[in-house]
Amino acid sequence: MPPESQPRRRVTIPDVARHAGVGQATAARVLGGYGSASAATRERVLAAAAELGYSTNAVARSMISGRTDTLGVVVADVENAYFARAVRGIADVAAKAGLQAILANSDEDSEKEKAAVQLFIERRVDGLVVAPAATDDEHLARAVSAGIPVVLLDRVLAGATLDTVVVDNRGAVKAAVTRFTEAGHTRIAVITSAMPGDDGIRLAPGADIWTTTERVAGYRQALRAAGIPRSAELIRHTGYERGWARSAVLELMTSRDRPTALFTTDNVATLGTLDALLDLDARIPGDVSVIGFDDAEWTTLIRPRLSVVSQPVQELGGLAADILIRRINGAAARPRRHTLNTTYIARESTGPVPARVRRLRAPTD
Amino acid sequence: MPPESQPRRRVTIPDVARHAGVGQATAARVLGGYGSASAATRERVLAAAAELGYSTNAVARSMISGRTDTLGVVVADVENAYFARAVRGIADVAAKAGLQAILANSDEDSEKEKAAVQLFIERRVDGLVVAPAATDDEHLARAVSAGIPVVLLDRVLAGATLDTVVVDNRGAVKAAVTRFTEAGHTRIAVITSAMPGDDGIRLAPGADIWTTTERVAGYRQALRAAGIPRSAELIRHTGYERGWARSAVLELMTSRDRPTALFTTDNVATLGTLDALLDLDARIPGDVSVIGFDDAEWTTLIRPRLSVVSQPVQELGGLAADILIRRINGAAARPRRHTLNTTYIARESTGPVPARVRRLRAPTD
DNA sequence: GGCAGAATTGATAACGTTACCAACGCGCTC
DNA sequence: GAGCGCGTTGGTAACGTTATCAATTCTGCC
Repeated sequence: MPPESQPRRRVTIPDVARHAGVGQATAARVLGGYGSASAATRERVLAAAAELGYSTNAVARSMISGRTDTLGVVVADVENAYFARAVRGIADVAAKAGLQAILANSDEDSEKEKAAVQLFIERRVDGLVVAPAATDDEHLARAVSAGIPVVLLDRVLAGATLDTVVVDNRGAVKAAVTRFTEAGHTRIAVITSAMPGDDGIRLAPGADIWTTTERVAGYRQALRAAGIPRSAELIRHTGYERGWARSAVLELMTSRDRPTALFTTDNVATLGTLDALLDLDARIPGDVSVIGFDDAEWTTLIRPRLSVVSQPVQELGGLAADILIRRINGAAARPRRHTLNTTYIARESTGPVPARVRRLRAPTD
Repeated sequence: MPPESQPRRRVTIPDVARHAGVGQATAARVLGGYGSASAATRERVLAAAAELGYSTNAVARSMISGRTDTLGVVVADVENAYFARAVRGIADVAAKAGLQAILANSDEDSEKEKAAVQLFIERRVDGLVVAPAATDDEHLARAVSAGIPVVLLDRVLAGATLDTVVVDNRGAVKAAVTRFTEAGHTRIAVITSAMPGDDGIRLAPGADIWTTTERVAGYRQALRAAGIPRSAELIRHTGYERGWARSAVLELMTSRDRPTALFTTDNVATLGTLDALLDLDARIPGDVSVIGFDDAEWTTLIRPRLSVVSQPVQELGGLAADILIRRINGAAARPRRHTLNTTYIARESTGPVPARVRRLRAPTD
């Protein structure tokens, strides 16, 4: 066949109607699956449609129905396993309801997020799932007032009255870090990709992620509960690159009075931290205990296996989509926060405080 | 504010025009950014639009322009790191051109794939990136003849004249497996999530993935080149679950005359294989050498670090999107296959044939 | 055999934008 | 001073579907 046929006009309902010898409205009813039609005409129309190769134009349908059967999804980065799983959860539930998901990556940049949301509004998506990087909800409020329901995923947005699907980050981290303190650790550090410190340090511009803030708060509560002075807090926020976390941990672990336990608050921080510990030839948990947030496919592949706080990521996404779809279908209940449970998975990366805190050295080469 | 305002009609161009005291066509030109308008009227219209909170209706625009500024993307599973990275590559390039990506997961099920493609056609996406699970291209041909360009990703589809972005799977695997044979290995197995064996075994129904077939072919070529008889081929196709690969390897490695080298053809197979080797307490590369296809974020975290064939995944996605966008903009060149280079990354999971092939036992507990 | 009521049918008006074209006013040239 | 050209403007016809409503045909029942 020739590479390209002539750019012939697309087959439309009037074409089918004419070919089938019925009125447009009748053909439309048959093809659109609404209203009524006799078996005979239905057959005629369907035959004509098949013969002509008719295919619905969903754009025109959306034009008048006002629905696009589409969800907008804004996450930081699909490449991050956490978001990939969440997106999968969203897409699955959406697909089951006949909706498809349009994806946008914000890279934790609130400007990108706002631009994406604006585009989604213009596209007239039926609903929006957002893991907000922005700290205000102006753009989301705009969506809502345009009749597009919004569900927040992974992160609470202060001041916004929106359905939100999260886990109890603070409690989960508090519980995990308490395992450190109960094992006698007092020098406990937290490695996080981003958070708005009291000190105002912000390596990732505009990074003010609720999730991280909560996790750090949980860490602080655990220390306080254990009577560890605030001055002994060890918090490193590093930014969204594995290499940055590695550098931070390298520096942290070679310092005097280094920590004997590390808690990492996310995928990226965990990877970078383990990079550093491997570089330092640190024994886990002999030299240092480690707990990570969010289980990953490789955590049982490393030795020792990594203890983690596990969250039901796909379920989080699925629930978000579920709530959203309910709203789209008119559910009017007051927006509320849905908190799913995390699980602590004890593996072998945690242990007691080492008898002697061995000095670690950065690799010389 | 009240949870929901009245469902007021949306602000349209006529509204803005009336409010600004100009004709509809004029307002439309200003808001649509086409045609000409004097600075004064432009300002008036923009002011009116801002005051009324006007926002373009992209659906109506698509209706007449025929473009939706949207790409359809069909992959097996975004949760798989490979596809997640590819999707990211696609979305980035698309975003730069003002397009957004709609995502669909096929789960390697050609029916799901076809349904998704059909939906995309109805949605009038401007283009389609597909990692085909199906073995025919009827549904894709339909898209093309509907004026929607299609680019294949990761997999060649026999008989289809479509742009295709892949790596040289056969060559890459042949080279990698040759490292095994050159090191003296003769019992070399390949673990793969799916492939259409001559034997007709198919654990994953309908799985006829080009990529896998090619990789297995590369394996065979390497064996043949090394003079290893065909009878000594050890091929295990397991299906798309990590646990299945684990079981297969458990069985394989505890059999008499077990292999001393393993090549895994994909993410999932690699994970399951390592699970099994860990369960068996196998020393790598002391008992068995391993090479995986596709580098993952954790391959340097395990000990020994895993040697892999690495492919430029994000670049593959980006190139696919790039080609697609060119086609959308009218490029008429003959469709062709674009082959990107892989790299072999030598790490420590490969070694010589063990002097004595130690018998491995399945864990008793 | 006739009539009410239901089922079927078709013409036509939306939906909100862009495309097209004619009309207007202004400055400039010959 | 008349005419030409160009930038600006507004009316109106698309785009392809669904919604509305009246007209028509069929069905069952007395």
